[in-house]
Amino acid sequence: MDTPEKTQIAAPPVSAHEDSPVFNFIRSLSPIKPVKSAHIAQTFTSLPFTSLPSVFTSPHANFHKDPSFLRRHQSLDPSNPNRSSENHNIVCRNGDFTNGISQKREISDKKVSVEVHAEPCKEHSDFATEFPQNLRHIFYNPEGNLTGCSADAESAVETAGMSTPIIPVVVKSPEKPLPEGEGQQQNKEWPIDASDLFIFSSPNDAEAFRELIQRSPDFGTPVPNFHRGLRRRCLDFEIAELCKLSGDDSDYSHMALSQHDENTLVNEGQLPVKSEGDPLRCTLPGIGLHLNALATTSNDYQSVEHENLLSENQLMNTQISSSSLNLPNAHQSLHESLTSVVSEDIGSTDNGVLVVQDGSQSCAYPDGEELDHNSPQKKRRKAEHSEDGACKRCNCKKSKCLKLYCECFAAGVYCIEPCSCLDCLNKPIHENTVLATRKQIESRNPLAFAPKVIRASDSFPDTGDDSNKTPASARHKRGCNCKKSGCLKKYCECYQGGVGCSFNCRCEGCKNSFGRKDGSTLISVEAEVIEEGKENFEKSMGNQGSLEIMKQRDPIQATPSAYYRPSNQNTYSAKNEPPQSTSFVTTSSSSVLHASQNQGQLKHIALQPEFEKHYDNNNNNNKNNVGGKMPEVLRSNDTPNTVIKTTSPNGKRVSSPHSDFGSSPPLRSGRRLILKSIPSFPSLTQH
DNA sequence: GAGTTTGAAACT
DNA sequence: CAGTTTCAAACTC
Ligand SMILES: [Zn+2]
Ligand SMILES: [Zn+2]
Ligand SMILES: [Zn+2]
Ligand SMILES: [Zn+2]
Ligand SMILES: [Zn+2]
Ligand SMILES: [Zn+2]
Repeated sequence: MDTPEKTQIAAPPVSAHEDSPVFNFIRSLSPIKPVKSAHIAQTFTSLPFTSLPSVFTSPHANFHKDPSFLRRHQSLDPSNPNRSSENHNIVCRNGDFTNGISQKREISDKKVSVEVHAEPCKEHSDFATEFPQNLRHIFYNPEGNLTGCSADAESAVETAGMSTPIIPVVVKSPEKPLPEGEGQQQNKEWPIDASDLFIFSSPNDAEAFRELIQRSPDFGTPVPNFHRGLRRRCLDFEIAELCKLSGDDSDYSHMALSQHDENTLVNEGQLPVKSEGDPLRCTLPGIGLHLNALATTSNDYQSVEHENLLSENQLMNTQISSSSLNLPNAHQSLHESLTSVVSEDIGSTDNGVLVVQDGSQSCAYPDGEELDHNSPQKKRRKAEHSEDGACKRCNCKKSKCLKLYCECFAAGVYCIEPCSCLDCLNKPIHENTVLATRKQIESRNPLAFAPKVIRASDSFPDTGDDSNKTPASARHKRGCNCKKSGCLKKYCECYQGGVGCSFNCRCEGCKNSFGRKDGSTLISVEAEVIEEGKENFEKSMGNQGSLEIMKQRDPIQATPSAYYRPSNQNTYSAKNEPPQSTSFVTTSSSSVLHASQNQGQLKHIALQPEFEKHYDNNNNNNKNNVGGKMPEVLRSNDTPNTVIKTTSPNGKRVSSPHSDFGSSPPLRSGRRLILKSIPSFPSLTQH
């Protein structure tokens, strides 16, 4: 029990994946993806990245698989300026950043990649500019988070993750079935489970990919502004973690960064998300884990293939994590912190990764094991904020942090210093054990590591389908079973997650302030309820949210697409705001159609409807941020294709007969969350 | 900080 | 799949 063994892990996957329909599916998709990916990469990513130093190399590796890609990238490079500028412009629009535009151009010209970023990063504007699209996404994320648009962050993440991951995936799959599948090495790494990725991905991924693909190009969301503000101690941690993750994923590189650079960027983006925590303390810890692992792995395995796969996975994780992090309140501060952090990170670009790690170390991983990989460097401040130092996370005494009882493990992150666990095996050193255990658990319950809360996007008016209209259509993936808490305390996962109870819940005497399972929560009512709930949350939550957030990363494994979820508002950083949906929300949008059709089912996640509310509540600024962030992200992505996709044939149910999980224990047989896919965000946009 | 309550996760 | 046990967080004091 305690120690899961590799054997288990080994069993699953790879071969199966190849054979699996999913694979086929993916393959079929691949052609398409490549194209888009190519565009993305070339257009956005590749350009900037190309310029990237050696660091970026890894990313290239992914692309390398297809020589053509590389070529394109390179060729594009020259064009970069132009395109980049275009992209930038777009971005700017979204972001409204004037600065970004001008700078962007510079960047494009220079093609400076990470390095540039690093320096410029200091300044938000630079940052934004630097990362045109790819970066954008990344930055974006942060901003989104910051903004309070956790969603944005998520979306950003998604986009980033999607685009990158997708591409690589696609490419790989066709070319290479899954050599790594076995991934002995992969196994080592948490994220690594490339096999998992494929597996899960396939079904879900399809959707995700599609979305990503579509989005990626569209992405324009921008919101550089947000970045500026970001910065926080916590962020540092997050960033570090993120960086690691991202770094691992070479795939993301397409985004623009190569390993290191990417990492940095990614981190940045992610961080923001995490930043939520800034108040937070250590929400990040979670991030570190998987992410760290990934990073580590990546380092270890630079072999392109593995890396790619891994990276994808990792990326996913990272993204997820970041998204999961949600920042509730700290939008502004986060922004600032993030920004600064990011910039800093970037600055150290070379070290970027390292830096990141450092950050994580500070808070997250004292062990430094992970950190070790890269570096040494600056630790930055991480602590700064930790304010209390609170980064505490789990307190496990008997589970060795290898069971879902452990929040860290459940969140997909390694335990770090702040954890008070005993005999903890959830550390980078025991990566193999961790991964093996994780696989086992996943084998039992594919959704075990998926985000607990899925946001349906009712926000989309278009969709309309939502049966639930609940304001926040988000709901717990499995529903709660509360008997005594009335779903009014954190004991209730629905409540804790800031979502109302749904028909999936078996609660008794449900009084969930976010919405009762009846659906009674009418909109108006909801608002009130929510408010109340939030208040309570705030009081109760104070700080939590860290791990939960982390959990989001799960999606990565399970579903790439899902990952994106923005975390949303949920987490509240400190007590400031009520988290709507706390931690675990995942939002996915929807693009599941294809996937679903094919097989994919996925979970979907929706966007958060409540963003606006949150924003409002949280920040006055929201409007600006929100508009910019959310909308852009969502919009860009969603609007165009997403919506349609989302719609999916039936409506969206994701669950398919086989569905991914065949038997998903967690899901109730009957009800599964089908997550309807919702279109990606329709509208929040600022526009 | 210790002790209680709670409901998920794990186990049978 | 249900019932029971285990577990660690949430809560209370
Ligand atoms: Zn633990
Ligand atoms: Zn822990
Ligand atoms: Zn631990
Ligand atoms: Zn409940
Ligand atoms: Zn519930
Ligand atoms: Zn309930």
